[in-house]
Amino acid sequence: MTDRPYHHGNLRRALLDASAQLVGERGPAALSLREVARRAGVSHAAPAHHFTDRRGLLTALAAEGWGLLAARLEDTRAAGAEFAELGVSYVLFATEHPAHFAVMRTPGLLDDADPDLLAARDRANALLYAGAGVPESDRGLAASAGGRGRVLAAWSLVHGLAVLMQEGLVVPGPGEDVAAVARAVTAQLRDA
Amino acid sequence: MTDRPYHHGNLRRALLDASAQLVGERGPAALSLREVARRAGVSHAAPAHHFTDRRGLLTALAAEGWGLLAARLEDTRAAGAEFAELGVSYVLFATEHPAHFAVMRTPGLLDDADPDLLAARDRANALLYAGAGVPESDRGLAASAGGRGRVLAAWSLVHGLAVLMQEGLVVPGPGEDVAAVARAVTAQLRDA
DNA sequence: CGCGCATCTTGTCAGTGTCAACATTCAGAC
DNA sequence: GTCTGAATGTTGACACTGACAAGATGCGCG
Repeated sequence: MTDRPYHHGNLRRALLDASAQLVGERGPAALSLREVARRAGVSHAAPAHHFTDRRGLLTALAAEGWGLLAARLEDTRAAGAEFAELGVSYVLFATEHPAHFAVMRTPGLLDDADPDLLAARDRANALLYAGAGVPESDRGLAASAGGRGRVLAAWSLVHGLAVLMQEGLVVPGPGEDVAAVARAVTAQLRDA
Repeated sequence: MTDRPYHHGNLRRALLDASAQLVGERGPAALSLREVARRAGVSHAAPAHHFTDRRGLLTALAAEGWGLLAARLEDTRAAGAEFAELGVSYVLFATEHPAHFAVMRTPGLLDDADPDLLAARDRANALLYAGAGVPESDRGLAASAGGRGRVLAAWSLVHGLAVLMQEGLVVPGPGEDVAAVARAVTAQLRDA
């Protein structure tokens, strides 16, 4: 019997932090509820009361990631930066929060219908579209028409670069940093 | 006792096929050696003799995917298509072989030092660079210099689009097919 | 023929996710 | 102040998984 109180106080936060750390070490697929519980110093079934599932825990982590990304994009937009800098922020977010970013793009492990996840994702997406100056009415599905082609290309570009960097298929050269690579790549877009 | 012969004859292939199917249904993370063995009609430990590990099986599947992609790129190049069509082929490959493509980009589950995987990956990458007309001497790491910025942008673009489509974040609009979306997006690149 | 080796099976072990039943603490109604 | 229900955390159990060891089977080559 330890002298630890029966109630943790902020277990949900502690579990999310431990999860992010564990994902950073071994990847989203290797996240284990029991290991997370162990690191938070609680019993193996405690996480279920906050996240029901392994899937629920990963979904909460992904939602948190989308929220962090949205906040980042809001900051650069508030700083008066132009559209291309949003892409740079996107790539920077991915390299600064690799665990969250990794979980955000493992749809097979997530509950795609979770309201919190959807809300956070929509918030970040809306910022990207708004930053590109695409009116709400023009955000339909047809990629070839209107402003969506441009936004889709830009999003694909920065998403692809972020993914390639996280997967280690692309690394900054000597004397280069992530932002420089991101700027060099976004400069290749037609409108820039 | 069934009348099935003790030796399967082509178990390795059968295991790869069953794996691709299973990955297509439940994603790479949920691939189970025992389930694969069950579908191939062999005992639960049989896969270990061909792939040693779960990691080994996924690595073999990824290598096969890179080989398929390289073959696809070679075909479109042999057809005399220009560079942008390589990107379209990249996206088409991803949508036509979703299971292989999914495994190819889950580095946490793969053995990144596997010679077969590296060879297949290099072969596909070489085709992309050659298609862009970048000389071998100019394929260094510095993204901002020389031809690599263009290739990196193009690769990021099509990779990002393929990923976004596979993850369901982007779908072709009504009356659109994947190739049309891919062409609309690649057209946004500066050189096209 | 027989012998070595690749192939496949069976049995076992620790670790995991999930569920059910129970213990402890909190917060509000009276 | 006390009672009571809900939230939070624990313990125990079950089926499933990956991995390993030991043995069975059959192929190929001397």
